[in-house]
Amino acid sequence: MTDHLLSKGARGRPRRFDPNAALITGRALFHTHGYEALGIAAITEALGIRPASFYAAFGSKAAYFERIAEAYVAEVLPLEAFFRDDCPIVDSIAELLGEAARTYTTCSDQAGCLILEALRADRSGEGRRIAMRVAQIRREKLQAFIARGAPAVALIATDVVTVTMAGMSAAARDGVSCVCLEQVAAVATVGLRSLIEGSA
Amino acid sequence: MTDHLLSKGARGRPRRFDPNAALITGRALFHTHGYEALGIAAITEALGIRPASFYAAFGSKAAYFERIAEAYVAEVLPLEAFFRDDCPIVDSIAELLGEAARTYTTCSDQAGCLILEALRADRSGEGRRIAMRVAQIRREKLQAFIARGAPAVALIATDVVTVTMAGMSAAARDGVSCVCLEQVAAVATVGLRSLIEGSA
DNA sequence: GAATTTGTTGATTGATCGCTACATAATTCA
DNA sequence: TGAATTATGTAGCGATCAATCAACAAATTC
Repeated sequence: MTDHLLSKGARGRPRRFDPNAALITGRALFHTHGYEALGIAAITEALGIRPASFYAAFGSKAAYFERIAEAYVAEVLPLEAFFRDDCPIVDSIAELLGEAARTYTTCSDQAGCLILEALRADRSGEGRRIAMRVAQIRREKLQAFIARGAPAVALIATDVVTVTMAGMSAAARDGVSCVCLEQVAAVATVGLRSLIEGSA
Repeated sequence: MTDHLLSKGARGRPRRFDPNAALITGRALFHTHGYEALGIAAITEALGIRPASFYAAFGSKAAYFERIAEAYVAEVLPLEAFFRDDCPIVDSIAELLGEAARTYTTCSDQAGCLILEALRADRSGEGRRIAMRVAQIRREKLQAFIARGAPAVALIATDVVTVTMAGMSAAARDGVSCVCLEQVAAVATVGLRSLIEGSA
């Protein structure tokens, strides 16, 4: 919020574009094309600016993506919204998986999870490093939530949720419909309920 | 088998390398680095040949990968080996998922499924087109097998298996251990058993 | 008004991408 | 032995990649 268009009191020549809007645009672009496939040329053309302006504002393609990825994970499927203490852990997971099915299929040209797909798309570059870190933080948070309700099986349950969401993200990318993914989520929930209730 | 090293009766200058061995090497390279990230320079260096020799033998990077991908899908986790008529469908699936957990983690620098990871790594190029076709054929075969034992829920069960395997491949890439994936497979099987036996 | 600060423009940089033209080497067939 | 065939080595194609440089423009501060 510190840098916005036409901020008063800022020295030097003002920007001709809004960096925050550029992050929104970039998120859609990365989601559609992936980290590697999306080039600086495509970004700057979409933003209506020249590469030098992009680098002056964001530093690098990796830093640009990092800011987008962190905003994304804070907004999309926030774990805090699903795991509430007055709700059985398995019901929270069921809602999370169901909502993931819907979220991953809302826009056909931006299917799946931005982070999970970036994680797969880039095998050793900077894009994977960033997605890996963001995904790892989220995974630990998920495990902590599950451990509050089912400590004995928290690790394996976390793995099941992680695997299921990664698989659903991939399936969404491949064109699987929302209803199909919701059914998949329901079946996975049956297994998880058996696992969690069997450990109680 | 028509072209092998030092084949008799072949006209022209003989090859200085074995194309079949080059397919084995290429499979490992693609599996480790992914379709996009693996360049012709790295391939030819690993094979000890020059680019011109590579293109004379295989035509293109895409054609090279296509031959490797088709050999891979015929050899790794062949569906015919799991789905036998004297065995309940859900047990076949359980064995398939369990074996996938082990296969995907046998070699840490070649984790996951070659096809599924290539499918994710390349969003619009030739690599994805090839992986998509191979994966689609396999998916239809899987659905046909499942339909023989559980026709009412064949589609959704196929989606569950597909999603689970894609998720396990991704998790294996991210370093999840074999035992963890085996547990995930077991939990998924519980849900599938409920789905399939509930439809009988 | 001059100095300072910052953003923009336009042209490039060096590296790497998949791929190929060309001449030469090595083999078989007539 | 010579023609035909096929593979090889060298060298480089045009395109694209992320990133940058120098010069200019527009704002604030002194």
